[in-house]
Amino acid sequence: MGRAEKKRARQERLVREIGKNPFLKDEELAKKLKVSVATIRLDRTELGIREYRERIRDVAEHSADGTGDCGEVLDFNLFHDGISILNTLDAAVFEDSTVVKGQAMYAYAENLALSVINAKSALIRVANIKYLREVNRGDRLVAKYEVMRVKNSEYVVWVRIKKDMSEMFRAKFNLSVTDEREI
Amino acid sequence: MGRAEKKRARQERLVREIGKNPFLKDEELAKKLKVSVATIRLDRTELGIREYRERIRDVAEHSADGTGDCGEVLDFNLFHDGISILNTLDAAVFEDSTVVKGQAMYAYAENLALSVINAKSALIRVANIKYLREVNRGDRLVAKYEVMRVKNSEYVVWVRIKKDMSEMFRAKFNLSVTDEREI
DNA sequence: TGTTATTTATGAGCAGGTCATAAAAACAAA
DNA sequence: TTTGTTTTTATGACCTGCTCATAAATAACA
Repeated sequence: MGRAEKKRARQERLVREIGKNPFLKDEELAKKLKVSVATIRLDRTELGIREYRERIRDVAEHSADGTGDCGEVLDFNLFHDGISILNTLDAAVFEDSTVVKGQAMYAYAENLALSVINAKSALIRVANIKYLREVNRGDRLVAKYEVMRVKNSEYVVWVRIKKDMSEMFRAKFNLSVTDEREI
Repeated sequence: MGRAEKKRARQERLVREIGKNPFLKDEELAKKLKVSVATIRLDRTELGIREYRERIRDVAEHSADGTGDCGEVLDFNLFHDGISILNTLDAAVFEDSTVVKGQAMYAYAENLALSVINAKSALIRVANIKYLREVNRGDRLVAKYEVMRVKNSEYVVWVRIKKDMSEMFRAKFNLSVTDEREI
């Protein structure tokens, strides 16, 4: 292996390792990849990977924040529909695998459904979920969400998530708004 | 207010504030409660509340671990049913409120459903969710889960969650096992 | 008034970094 | 073999958000 390929291979591995376990410190990564801590830091900055503490905070905010992750919003029409790109890099996965848990997909869908009706807080009455295909950590997903019906403060919102044009996940929520966000 | 009551009141408030938002640093807490940072630190150690970074890590680990929270398991019969007590103290809530998010309830239910069929990893095909009543952070919930049907590796599992005898949440999962855990 | 609980301040030390800089090593091409 | 370039490693100053120990200031109460 030439110098450049070695570097590339290592950086790829770095991404995988941190993707698998964001709770690895530079020192631990250095041991794993058998290079110096300085190299790990260099690689991280080249790859735009944040430091240990910030990664941890991201994961925590993700799970605890009030607003909820709606991904990168490409299109959005309040009370109508929207399109988002979801990055599954820090979604919860099953032990020793890269398979994203249903609960992570559900959380995405719920966040999107709430966002499209501008609900800071809403009671979900019913949720019907269909998992069509296995999602893996790192998959780049496109979510389309749409308000299908409104009656009083009762909404029906659909969320459909695709990867490479093929549908992975579908959800239908019946929501009743209790508290609208000022626009 | 005497000296001791003032202290007690402040410490109670401290617990509430951190409970509501674990992402508060001592400096921010000091401003909120209008005391010095030193006092906050003293209060924290007296109350056994861990420091900012450790709190964040706790939240992150909680959300990122592969196993999933199944609460305190009171009764459990593999492939049949079980009963758990769920502590909602660190469930995700809506902004500025104590209302537990649907996604937190869903995650509990999914974890329970997976545990009862001994599935380290499983594909959920369908989930039907009914939210009957609002759950608040701190509510002590009792969850009963039961395998209703099995055919090949296809399971139907029900999860019902109650608080004080009244039903709060109901879920039905259709799961297909892909990887059984050794017993 | 002094005594005592409570609060605040100060300084050293730690983990896990950033950033800038420099030296060393590895390799490719002349 | 020597030179040039990339890649890796090392070093030191600085940062945040703490802990821990110690001391000083403030306030409550008898």
